[in-house]
Amino acid sequence: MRQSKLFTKTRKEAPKDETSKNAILLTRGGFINKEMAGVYSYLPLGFKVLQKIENIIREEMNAIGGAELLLTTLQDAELWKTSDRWDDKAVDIWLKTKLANGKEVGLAWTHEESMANLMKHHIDSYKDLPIYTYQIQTKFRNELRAKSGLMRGREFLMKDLYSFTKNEKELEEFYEKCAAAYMKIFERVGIAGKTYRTFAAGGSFSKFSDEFQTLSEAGEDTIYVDTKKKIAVNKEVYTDDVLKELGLKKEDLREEKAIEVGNIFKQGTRFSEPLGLMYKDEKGIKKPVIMGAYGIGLGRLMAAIVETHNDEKGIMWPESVAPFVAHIVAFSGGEKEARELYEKMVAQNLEVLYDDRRDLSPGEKLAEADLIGIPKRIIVSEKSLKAGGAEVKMRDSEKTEIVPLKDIILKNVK
RNA sequence: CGGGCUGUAGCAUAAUGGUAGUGUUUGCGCUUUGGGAGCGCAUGGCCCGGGUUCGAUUCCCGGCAGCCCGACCA
Repeated sequence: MRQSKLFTKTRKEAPKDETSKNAILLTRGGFINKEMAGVYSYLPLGFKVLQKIENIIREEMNAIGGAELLLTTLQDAELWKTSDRWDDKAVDIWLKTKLANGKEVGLAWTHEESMANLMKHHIDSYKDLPIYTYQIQTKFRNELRAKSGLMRGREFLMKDLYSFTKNEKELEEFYEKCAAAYMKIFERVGIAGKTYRTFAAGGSFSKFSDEFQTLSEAGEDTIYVDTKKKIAVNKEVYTDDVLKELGLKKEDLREEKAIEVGNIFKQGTRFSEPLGLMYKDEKGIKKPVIMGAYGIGLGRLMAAIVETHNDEKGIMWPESVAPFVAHIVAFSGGEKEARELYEKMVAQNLEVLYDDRRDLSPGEKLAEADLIGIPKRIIVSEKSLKAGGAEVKMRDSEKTEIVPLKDIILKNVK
């Protein structure tokens, strides 16, 4: 993409209504726009990052047998009354409204009920199970207090997968498979080193749920980390009894702030029973389906990546989620060669941002490039050409290297 | 939902009971091209409603919005 066609503008100053690093940097770089508290639009750069994250999640969910679908945002109040999750006392984050005929509807904040209800049409026998369905869809939560930029919003994209299994053993197997897939996702987006599987409060069905917590001062959660065992315990369940049960020792644990980037839950029959989601076993006996739920907030994950990948100049995207893999910056005397390089790289299907803008000082282009944070910067200028090619620098390094133009293409084609 | 703070131009800010200054952005001209360049000109603003006052952007009340702390957060 030519930067002259990128309509978004960068800002030198942090917006006064943001204090979180993720919101400040993403706003300054032109990735997002705040519409109101806790509600953000994604601009072209931010949308590209979001799509990268989305595709990584999709690949890993497909790899463990997930079937992608898309449920509706509008939810029928009657359905949620059957599981006792419509009443304001039970759930205080519903955004509710009414149809023209007076029928009560809500904007979905999760999808257990509608997913389980849907499955009643498709699950009859043990032969139909297991099933793993997932979607990447917008959720609405009327948070009393939205905060921390993309970390706690009122409208956000979520990947939610639901497992439908015959028994606890089958659930357990998938649960662990999904936990492994989650770590793979966090590995691929560049935060695995700081992300811990964390014991957290469970529901009626299991004592614990598992959260995936990324260490960051910006995090809302407090966890206790055993860095050797690569495991953590959420403060909400941090008791002597629990530590004993998990075989952890207080002296091995360090208190840390962390961002909850994922959460997996065993739900058992909490929803299948009230909704009547049953299957017949080998003997023809009706049994409730065993369920599990597995969520990742995409915006929050993006925020976690930014919170853990930045410096005083801006964002430092991991290549896997960067809006572009390379940023060609043309200075005077290098315009023609920069354009040719850009065209060749695009012909090789490389995602490149090309700063073709004239009338901008080199300093301004460089400052913007650092703020946007594309991993590889390629400067083509009179000076670099004289030195033998383009000046290549990685965003997270101070080292620069002069590389002949033809080698740049070879090096980048995988 | 309880408590606190804050609303001034596209953005960031200053001052002020007598209608507002700076930086940046934007437009034009000249100049300039390796770290948000320089000079000049121009454009552009007091959240909304009520009260006090001769006069309110300023003080008071209410609303709305935003941020922070807490509570909440399958």
